[in-house]
Amino acid sequence: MNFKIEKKLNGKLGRVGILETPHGIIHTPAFVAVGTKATIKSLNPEQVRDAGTEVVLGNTYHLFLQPGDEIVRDAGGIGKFMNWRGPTMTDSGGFQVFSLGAAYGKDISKITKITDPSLLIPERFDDSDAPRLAKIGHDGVSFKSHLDGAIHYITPEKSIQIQHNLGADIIFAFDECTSPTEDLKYQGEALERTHRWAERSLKEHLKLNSSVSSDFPQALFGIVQGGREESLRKESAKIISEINVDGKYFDGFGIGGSFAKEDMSSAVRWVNEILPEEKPRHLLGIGEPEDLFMGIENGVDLFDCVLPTRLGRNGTVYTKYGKIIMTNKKFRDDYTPIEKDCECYSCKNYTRCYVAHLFHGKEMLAGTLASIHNLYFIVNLVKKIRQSILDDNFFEFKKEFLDMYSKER
RNA sequence: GCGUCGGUGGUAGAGUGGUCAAUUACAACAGACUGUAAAUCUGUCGCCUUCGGGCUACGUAGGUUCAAAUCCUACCCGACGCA
Repeated sequence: MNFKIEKKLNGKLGRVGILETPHGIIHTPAFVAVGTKATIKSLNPEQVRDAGTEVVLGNTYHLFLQPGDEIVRDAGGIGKFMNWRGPTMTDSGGFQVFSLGAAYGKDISKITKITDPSLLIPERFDDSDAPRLAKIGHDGVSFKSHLDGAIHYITPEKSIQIQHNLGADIIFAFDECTSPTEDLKYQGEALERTHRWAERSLKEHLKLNSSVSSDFPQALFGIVQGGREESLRKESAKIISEINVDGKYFDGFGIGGSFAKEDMSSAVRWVNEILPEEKPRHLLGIGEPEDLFMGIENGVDLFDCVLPTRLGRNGTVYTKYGKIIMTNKKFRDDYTPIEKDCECYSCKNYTRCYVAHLFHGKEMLAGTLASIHNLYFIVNLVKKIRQSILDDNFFEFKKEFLDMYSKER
């Protein structure tokens, strides 16, 4: 993997770059399509590519359970397995520590609303007997499979071994994504654990890389945590960027964990001011339009997010005036495309009333057409932002877009 | 013509004296979703409401009862059986 910064955003941390991987280049900043189980839900690779996507992200935990990492390895790696000819990444399973752990069965998101009083009170007291599918142990996490209930103990070493079998171009260290409801004490403990796991991930990664002779070894990103706490975020950025095994460091960085919408920008800035400038940074699991501007301005090179496809499947689509819900009554006789002037396949060929009809009829194509549009919308928004930096009009473009984006609803 | 069974909210279909404005499902309407436990989930769903409650409702019209979607009578409609 090779990363080159082409241009910087004046007075800010933002930059435009080129990330070279064994399976092709990524123009950064870039949006990574999420394909957890080696498929971008409801889309085939041609549709993903035609939406402008350059890179896709699979998931360690899910592919380990099904079909098994060795199957993927023997199929030729995740890219070949899923017929995606471009760059690939895999997440380490660290997010499932949260989604199947603290968040399991609860209405908790990694993005918390700071004004939500129920979340300001740490819920840790009476939490021990709450059902969880992920339990954190000393040197790893015990997962109870959501598929068959079998217990799997995932250590940093195990996660890296799985990811080497999956064979993505860029992989992530095994971390603990903490819940925004955790108190400061717990966040500190979890952070220390994530740092220990980071070093062990790197060590295992280097060991596995040294045993194969490749001109293009897999790249490993370390993950910064620290929740919403400034001191923890800064400490984490420093430690993760300094971790090395025999002088070998992480190839790039993920910024993970939970945020409050209101102070996500400062959290990202704290971290990116410390991380080494010459290495790529990936803001994990973030991807609303406002967040993309925020992240890019503050030095993020890569984003991934389930929203374009999940919202699409669930009937919500992006437009330049904001999100709209396709099943709303007013679209039943709307003969215009999802978005006027949109160049995506869905908008060039179908009307809102047709897409609304598909959703009402629970037709599979509904989710596909909406996902195509949403993925195109987000991927191309990032491309436009990239271009605006190259054209020296990032701030004008940002204002213009965001002013218009809040008009609907 | 006689007999039997049945007519419940947009639909299907529970309920067979009070705990029924009426289980449930679907439809409808609105909303949520940020490293995917998710083609998922939540709310509303007779009318009015100062959210305490009030009013009108289970084919139609009467009746019995403190109380009826539930019991009785007549009528209307439907299905089936016998003529």
